[in-house]
Amino acid sequence: MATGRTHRPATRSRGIPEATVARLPLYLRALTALSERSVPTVSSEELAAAAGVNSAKLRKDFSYLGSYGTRGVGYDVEYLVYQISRELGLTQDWPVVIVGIGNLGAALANYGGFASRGFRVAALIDADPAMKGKPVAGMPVQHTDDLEKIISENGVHIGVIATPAGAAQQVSERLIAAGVTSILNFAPTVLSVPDGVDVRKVDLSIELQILAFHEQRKAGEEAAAVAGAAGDAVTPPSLRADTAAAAAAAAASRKGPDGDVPAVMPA
Amino acid sequence: MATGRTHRPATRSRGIPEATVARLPLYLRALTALSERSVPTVSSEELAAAAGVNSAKLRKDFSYLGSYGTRGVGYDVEYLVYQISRELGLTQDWPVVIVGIGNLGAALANYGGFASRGFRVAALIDADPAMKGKPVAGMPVQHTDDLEKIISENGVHIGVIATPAGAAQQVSERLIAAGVTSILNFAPTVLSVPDGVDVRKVDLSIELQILAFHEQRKAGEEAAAVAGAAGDAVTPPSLRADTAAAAAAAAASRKGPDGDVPAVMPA
DNA sequence: ATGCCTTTGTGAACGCGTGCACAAAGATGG
DNA sequence: CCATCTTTGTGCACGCGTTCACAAAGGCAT
Repeated sequence: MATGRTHRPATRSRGIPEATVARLPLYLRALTALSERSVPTVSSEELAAAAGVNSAKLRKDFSYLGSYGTRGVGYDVEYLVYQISRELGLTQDWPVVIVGIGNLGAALANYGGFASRGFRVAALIDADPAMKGKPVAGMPVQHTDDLEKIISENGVHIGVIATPAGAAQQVSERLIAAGVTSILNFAPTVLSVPDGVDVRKVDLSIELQILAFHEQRKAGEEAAAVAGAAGDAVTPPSLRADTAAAAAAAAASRKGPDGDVPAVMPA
Repeated sequence: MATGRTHRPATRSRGIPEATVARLPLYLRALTALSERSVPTVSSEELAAAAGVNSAKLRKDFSYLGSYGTRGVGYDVEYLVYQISRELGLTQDWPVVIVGIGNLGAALANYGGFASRGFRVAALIDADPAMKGKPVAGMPVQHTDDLEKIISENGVHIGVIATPAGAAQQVSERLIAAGVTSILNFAPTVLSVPDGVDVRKVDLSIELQILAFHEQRKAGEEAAAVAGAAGDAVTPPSLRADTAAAAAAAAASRKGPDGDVPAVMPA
């Protein structure tokens, strides 16, 4: 059917919902594993289980890409691997630069998952002169001064920021000015970027805080359950009347000198 | 597990949508910054800008917590910091363990953002005997054999997995059996866990793949625009009839020996 | 007090994503 | 060639999250 897309979803966003795009790498991973085990075909049910999603959702996701399955049989693993790779743009080589070679930056540089997916670390960049030339992951760290040159010479469009929060915005501006249009940001800051630039954020601290919320909720429920049905069992988290003084004190005690600074700072 | 509802992705308890919970840390960060600058009050508009969200969304989010604002004035920064911290469960100390002290695990151990939020790294655990006792981030690495003891003695409920993909599932099972009920997973695998256990996933490779998708889309649009209105300007990336041979070849070339291995492996 | 101005809190509409349930499509066996 | 069985692809309904728009609430000047 090739072009078969009759209906245009108003938003020229080119079909494929964002939620689906976010799951494609998941499917790809599961499919790659099957491929390595030389499994020829897989049903939506099996693949969905491997990817940890609902099978109906998986089928709907694939339906946005086209009709690649065979009814009564399932999906051809190799073919699907190719189609998803293609859709994600992984059939081409993406040079990326990592800016901020601290603990995290170094870990990213050594991360095997990049190279195996068509991403090539083109350069490691750090602002610390002492880092210049130092080999990390078998590649010499280069100085921020050469950032623009490195970007343009390597045709880099994707940048990874692993600097402290304070430097992130400025780094992003230089990256963008030099031609980068997609940024993966590990610094705990909100980057403000012009239209047309995509930013994805990975924030380790935020993930933990979300877990803490649920953990607290669990603890609260358990306590309530253990305490038995004493009156209003729910005891809603809705705050009791805390004195302003207590609030201020708590806030003050939390106001550490470290602020939000780091993330595994580079230098 | 108290009232362990079978399948309930999120807000099982009263109020506070999951999406809102995910944004609270963002607000907290912005508020902390304001607090350090001794700003007494802030309007929803200002705070929203600092957090990178829509002001209406922010107000609605806060409305789930209660009415902490003053109409015509705004929100009291210190008070709000306290209330959000409280809601997220950050007023108490959360001991966490990090399992898998490779590049990434070490980076996490050194990450300052944890300690500043009430998270305390209680122990670093690795399966490599050679790592045992080796100091990382001023703390000796302990061996996996003692995992259960470490968890129970420290009352740990939150675990961070930074092992290779192959080890993640087993590690998670041991963590859970020992009492952990929340896991932050950096390994590129789908963990299957019992009800009542929360898992959050951070996958570096997936984030890059999503960026690549959008990057490719941009490139395609640009090319189409540059090429002028040649016939069907859209030339949808919707697949042309690729030969199965081509697909198979591409798939095969991708089938590297590294597979999904992972992440910044530990040993 | 009174009226004006600012900003919150929220009712309501809308759009997206999810999951159900089933018809269509193809394989398989007789 | 027909019947049956399996699995895809999708129409539909529902619920969550986002956004708009505005009334209510409080501060402040007069």
